[in-house]
Amino acid sequence: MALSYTDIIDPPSRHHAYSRKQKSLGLLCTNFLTLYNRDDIDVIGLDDAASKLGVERRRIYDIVNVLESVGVLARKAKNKYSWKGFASVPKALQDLKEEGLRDNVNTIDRQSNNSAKDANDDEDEDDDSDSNPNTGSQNENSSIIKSTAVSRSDHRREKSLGLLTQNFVKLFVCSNANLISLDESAKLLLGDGHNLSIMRTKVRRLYDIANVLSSLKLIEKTHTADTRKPAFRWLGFRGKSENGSGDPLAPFESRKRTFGADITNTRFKRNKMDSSVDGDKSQNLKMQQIKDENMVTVAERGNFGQDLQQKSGSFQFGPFAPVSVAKAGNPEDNVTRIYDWEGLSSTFRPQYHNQALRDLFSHYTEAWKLWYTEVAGKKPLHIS
DNA sequence: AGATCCCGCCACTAG
DNA sequence: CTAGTGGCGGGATCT
Repeated sequence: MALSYTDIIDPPSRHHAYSRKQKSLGLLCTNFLTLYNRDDIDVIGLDDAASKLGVERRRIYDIVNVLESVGVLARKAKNKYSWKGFASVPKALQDLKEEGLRDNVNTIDRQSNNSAKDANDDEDEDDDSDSNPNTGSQNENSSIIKSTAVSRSDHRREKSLGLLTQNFVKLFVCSNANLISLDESAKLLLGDGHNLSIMRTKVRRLYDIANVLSSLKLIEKTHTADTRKPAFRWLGFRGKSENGSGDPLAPFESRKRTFGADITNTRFKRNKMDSSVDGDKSQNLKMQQIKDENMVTVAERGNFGQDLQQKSGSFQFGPFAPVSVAKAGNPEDNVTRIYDWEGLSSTFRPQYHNQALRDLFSHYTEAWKLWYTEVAGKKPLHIS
């Protein structure tokens, strides 16, 4: 990838054309992080962010939603978010993982082979949370009755960027896949057969998400082994065995690619030819999808049991101890399309190492800060 | 010719 | 009702 583009901030004078990459969500996210990744930051006002970063508020929502999904931010109130920092990412991922696995169990067998795929829908579960202790007496249990329609007015939440982000992350964190192609994700994230239109929209969202996750360095955009289709590679940690690559933070240094460091995505708008506004056309042709919330059995599962047990026991990370427990994994490289979420339903197996993780993670945080301030760009350490 | 994905209209919702 | 949120998808840009 040569950087053919010299977007070395063209001189302010030379007429410049509009450049889409200067306004990408990823860059915006990086700037956002640079701006708020500080100790003395506790609350973040969306208006403030928008004006400081020079973008419309709409864009801030995009970023904030995915950042929240990964634990970097937490919504406080209207127009207000609190900064949690990278330190809470591990915890968030862990939670997602548990949630994902648990949920998965939910879909279990029921392999009622009905007709072949029927479709639909994003699996996912959704909000749970609030388990507040309120009385609740009334006989609990209850089973199924209320599950009726999912709806509950949150039809909207179902398609939110935030939820999609979490499900996307779960894809990696709950399986041993390291690389998932774009369309595979889209398919996994919603059913199999779908209108081209729905699929396209989903993919657009996936790109949005991918951009900010890339900015966080949790994933990286690449291509499948057979170099054909675009795909995402998970860079985040997880008990997952990383194939031998040494320690994760090796890649600091070199490759700096100067970016403008400009905190503002300048304001030119995409020229939009304008005129001919044209009227309208039936806009809502959206179909009401039926939503029968069936569980989607995730692809056949060609897995094999082997669950990656996380290091239980031994904790004692040394000064650095890479997360990878280094377990001789399977020699898989290529496209791993084996999602083996399943076997690991081992319900119990509490994991306490949070403390340790936190410690460990602080190292990353340090490195990250430093790294961010120096290198703003992304610099993939592609494995080729 | 795709693959990416910015932009902002406008439907929903919280207040 | 108004302001805050944020689906959605047209179509400009970038491979």
